[in-house]
Amino acid sequence: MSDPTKKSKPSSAANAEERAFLAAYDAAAFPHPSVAVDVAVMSVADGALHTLLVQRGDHPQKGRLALPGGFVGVKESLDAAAARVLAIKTGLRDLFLEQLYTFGDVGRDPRTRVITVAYYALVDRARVLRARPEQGAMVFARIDVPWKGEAGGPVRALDAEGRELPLAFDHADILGVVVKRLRGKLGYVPIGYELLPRRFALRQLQEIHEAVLGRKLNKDSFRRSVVASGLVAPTRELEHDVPYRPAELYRYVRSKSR
Amino acid sequence: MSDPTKKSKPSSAANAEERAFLAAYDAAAFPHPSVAVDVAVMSVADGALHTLLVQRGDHPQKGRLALPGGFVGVKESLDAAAARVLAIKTGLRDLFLEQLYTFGDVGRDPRTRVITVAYYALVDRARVLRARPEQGAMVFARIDVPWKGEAGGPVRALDAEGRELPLAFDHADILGVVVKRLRGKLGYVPIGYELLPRRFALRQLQEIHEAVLGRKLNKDSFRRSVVASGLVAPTRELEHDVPYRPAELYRYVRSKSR
DNA sequence: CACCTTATATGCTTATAGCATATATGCAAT
DNA sequence: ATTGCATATATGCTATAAGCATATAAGGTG
Repeated sequence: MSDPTKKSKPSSAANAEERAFLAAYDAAAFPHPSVAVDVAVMSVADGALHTLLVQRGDHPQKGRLALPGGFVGVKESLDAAAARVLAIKTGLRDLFLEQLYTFGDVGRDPRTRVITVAYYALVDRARVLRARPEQGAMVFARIDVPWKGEAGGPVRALDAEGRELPLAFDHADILGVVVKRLRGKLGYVPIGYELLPRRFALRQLQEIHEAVLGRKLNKDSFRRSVVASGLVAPTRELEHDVPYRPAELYRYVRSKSR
Repeated sequence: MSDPTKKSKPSSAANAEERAFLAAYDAAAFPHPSVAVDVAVMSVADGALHTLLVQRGDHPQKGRLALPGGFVGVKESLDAAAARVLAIKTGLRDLFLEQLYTFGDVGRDPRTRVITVAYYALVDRARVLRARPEQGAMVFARIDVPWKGEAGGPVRALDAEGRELPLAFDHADILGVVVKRLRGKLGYVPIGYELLPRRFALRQLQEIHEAVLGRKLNKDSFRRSVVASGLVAPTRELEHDVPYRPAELYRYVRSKSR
């Protein structure tokens, strides 16, 4: 019914160097599918979802931007591979990290058959800005969701000036599935907290929800339902450095004590 | 946060023949992970979820019951592999078939590293009973969900007499994730229709929902919300062969015309 | 034809979301 | 210090949907 991979296409626009690489590549040495993991590190800034991209240092698609990824070791679980790739390519550890979907179309990698298990991670903005990769360089990209209601199709990645960033492989499709998953989860699981620091104002939480869902929410209803859920607790601390009445800060409680 | 694979364990109870097979198995010939697909064919009968199991004809775990599965061809997409396995092992085609989750723990297959992409399919009872496999034999198993609220842990498979059926590998975990997914989806996607024939009474649809969710629903609220959703339409046909007032039959409409 | 069982319709009650309004409060300009 | 601003927080009204009970309809069975 839902086939998030159906729009993936083999990259056809390869330059001369890339074509030479592929011509010399010995695909026959890989008679079985290879397995990789890719991780979409999601955060929210300026009212929009952002992700973290790395520049590919090797062929294929050298120079293009891609989700941090890598091959799965033969004695390494998928979850462990995702955590390792995340740490190496972004320097981030101990994030909320969850499996998303597995992309396995035949032509998605021009070298040979590569099946990738996609993961997504959630981080708060301050932490992602302090992150430093152990290898390579990172780029922050704003996710631009085409307005087709519920999303699910490919999305665009934009740099700070609004220019579109070229994504490798089917990574735009992967980001589309991430957005769809986040929107679905937000309705019944409080993932919003993973995108905020430990203490936050309810307004910040609402902004997170609005950025993920792509629409405005009713302020009072949002406050009431969140507080009534018992999943947040007031801390008696107040915001500071705001030019208006500071709001009380809340924290996330896992054992809803009600 | 949610790790549906964490309870999987390598099968430790192997008989002498199985041990001999594994001792002779040349794991070194497979230096990379292999990729398989497994399909959970779900249906509802007698107020409970059922699945379809096949007896393993080969080692490892020869003789145990398993979800229909097989390896992914190097030029075959994951979706195509799942549909092929489904057709060969059960004779069923053109079902609702959707990717579920990918299980990749290191020890889940005693031979070598096998990563499996799990799918689930939905069929109505009459059709699954007419199905005949092209290879091997099938067994229907009732899914017994331990009462831990939302499920997600491993489940038990029972035969018609209520005896527990031994499942191979981590297939009990896979079925646990299937149940969890179905319960989650039922709230906002009308998958119930995939488990019924084309024309059905609202009571039948409610029984499907109750079997999947594992709890009774309010009859009036269910009827009102389903009819108001615009996703079903009355057909002016009535049930027949029932010893009481026959209900009107409904059909599923994809384009909600309201 | 009486009676059984389930379908279908209607009204009451309760919970919640959306919305509007009123008041509180920290900060900054005057 | 006072006033105004922007936002926080509280309260009440309304529309909507769910839970629940009751009443009536209708086919099958003896």
